[in-house]
Amino acid sequence: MNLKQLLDDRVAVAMTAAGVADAKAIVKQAQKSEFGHYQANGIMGAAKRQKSNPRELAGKVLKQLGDDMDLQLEVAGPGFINITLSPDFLAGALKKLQHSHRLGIEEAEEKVVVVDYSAPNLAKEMHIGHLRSTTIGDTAVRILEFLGHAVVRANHVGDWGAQFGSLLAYMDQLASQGEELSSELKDLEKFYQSASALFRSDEAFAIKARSFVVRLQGGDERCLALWEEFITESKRHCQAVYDQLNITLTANDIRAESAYNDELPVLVNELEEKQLLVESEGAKCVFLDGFKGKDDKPLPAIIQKSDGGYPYMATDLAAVRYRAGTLKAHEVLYFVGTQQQLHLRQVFAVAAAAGYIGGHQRFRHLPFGWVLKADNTPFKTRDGADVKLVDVLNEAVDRAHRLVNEKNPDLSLEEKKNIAKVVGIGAIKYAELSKNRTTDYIFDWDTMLSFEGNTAPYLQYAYTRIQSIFRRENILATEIKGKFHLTDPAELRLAVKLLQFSETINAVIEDYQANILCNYLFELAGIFMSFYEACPVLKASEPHRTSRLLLCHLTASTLQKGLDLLGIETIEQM
RNA sequence: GCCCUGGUAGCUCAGUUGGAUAGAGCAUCCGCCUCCUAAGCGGAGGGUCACAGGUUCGACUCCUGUUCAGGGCGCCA
Repeated sequence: MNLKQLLDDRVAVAMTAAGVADAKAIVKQAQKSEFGHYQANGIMGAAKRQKSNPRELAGKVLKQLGDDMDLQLEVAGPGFINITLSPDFLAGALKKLQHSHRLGIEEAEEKVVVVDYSAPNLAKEMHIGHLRSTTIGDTAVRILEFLGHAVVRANHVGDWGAQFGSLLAYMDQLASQGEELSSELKDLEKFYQSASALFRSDEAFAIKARSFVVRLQGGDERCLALWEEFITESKRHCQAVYDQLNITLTANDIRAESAYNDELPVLVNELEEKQLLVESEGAKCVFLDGFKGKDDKPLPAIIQKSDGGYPYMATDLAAVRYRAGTLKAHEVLYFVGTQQQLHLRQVFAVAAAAGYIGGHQRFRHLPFGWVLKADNTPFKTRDGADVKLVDVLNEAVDRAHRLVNEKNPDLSLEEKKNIAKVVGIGAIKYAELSKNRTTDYIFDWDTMLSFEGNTAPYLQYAYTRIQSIFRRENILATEIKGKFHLTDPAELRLAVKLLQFSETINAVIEDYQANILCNYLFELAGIFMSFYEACPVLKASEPHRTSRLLLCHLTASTLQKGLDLLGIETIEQM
């Protein structure tokens, strides 16, 4: 059930019947409640095209729509049609929703969708900047799976390249000094910083570090063993963060850069055979039209460097080849920062030229900006003094714990701990997901860890209020029998909003903008809060009591499902 | 120099193929707990939608120019 689509279709049919060619109804949710529930904006444009009076045309369309018991229609302003749904219609539609088990969201035709997200660099610990890709990508995954698609999570972690030279050399040095590596690696961030400091200050160490890169790439056993140990530990760090953050990624979803190592020479051969490769300044490059660098010179995609090494262009191409060819993806989504835009455009273009991407296969970059420090500079581990993701998560849980102590001191420690976890983590994820910005934003503890207003705790709180109603009289929400009976304006507003979950999900997946879902849930919760104040539930007389219980139950289900799609949990009380 | 983003209330941000009087949250101010959880509800103030033109019945939205900010532009990822 998609109200917007339903109305759009009906108005479009009426417009055609009224003599409009190529009728577009352009039905949208009404901007103000006085305009009804929906408004059709397409009449004015149509009138303009056929050079007629818009209000007259709107009148004709209205006549075609006929006397509908369900819809109250009126021509307004310069030629809008305002649509108000009747209480009976809303009650009937809610009844269907209640029994759909999918809250009105239909299953889509299954497609294979690869979602490339999170992708931390294993040389360092995850920091606050990884939150965007990780949370937004995971939401996309959850929604796509809910819609019935076959989703392949692709965690393209960085586990190869020059930066591992100093890490391995440092490990080697510590080991030869008899240090216990496993304890040294507990704080990856410190380890990375110590290694890079040494690299900068100690020339002998730097030489050794560079030699370790060569040895690693040459398959030297000692190096590989150290590398394995480091990578294993780093993956453990990542997984701990994912688990705490309630992210669905697991070890099985990692397909690291190094996984493509063996395919890189093959890739070069294939591009050579297709006569795409050109040697330029010793490097093997692909030049394509439409890519210009400084001074209007053609911009190469460097596939193999002059020293024989492979830049990330090669690995990313190999990944495209794998995803399109082996995984047979219909759609591949890259949740990667905006600074990679040109790079990814090049990757996709070269892959298309090489025939790796079929005509029906769609590769999309969903970009976002930096997370900045208060001084407007990006978080960079090299500089030290940045915010580790684990620290942010722990701080969030701590703050939430203090708050729940204050608000609900009688709960058991166990309950308080769980609430603190769910609320704290939820707040962080929501703070990230509720933004649409492709531009940068400045990280601020208090904004990100706010528990008031448009935040996850607000939504979770609305949910607990509903559960509290059921708990008070031991009502089993799933067993409530009866009909929706809508009279109060607050009930009607809530009904309409509940029915708009499906069209919201449709809007979200167009560009995978989680903030649209956040916004919907915030409005739903807000409307529920008003309803809660205005309409007593347990003390109401029948048939209102049953109807309100049903509304509460449907609201709780929608909030819970919506939050679940955002990767945010609910609790029974807080 | 060229290309891509973006500039909306004091702050953080919405604004759905161009629609009606530009909306939230935070902060500020004023009300509301003998009543299902006040992490809440109701209300108030707060705007030259960066600037200037243009397109049209109508522009925060589309076009052009200016300006400011961020990112990118051959062997880091």
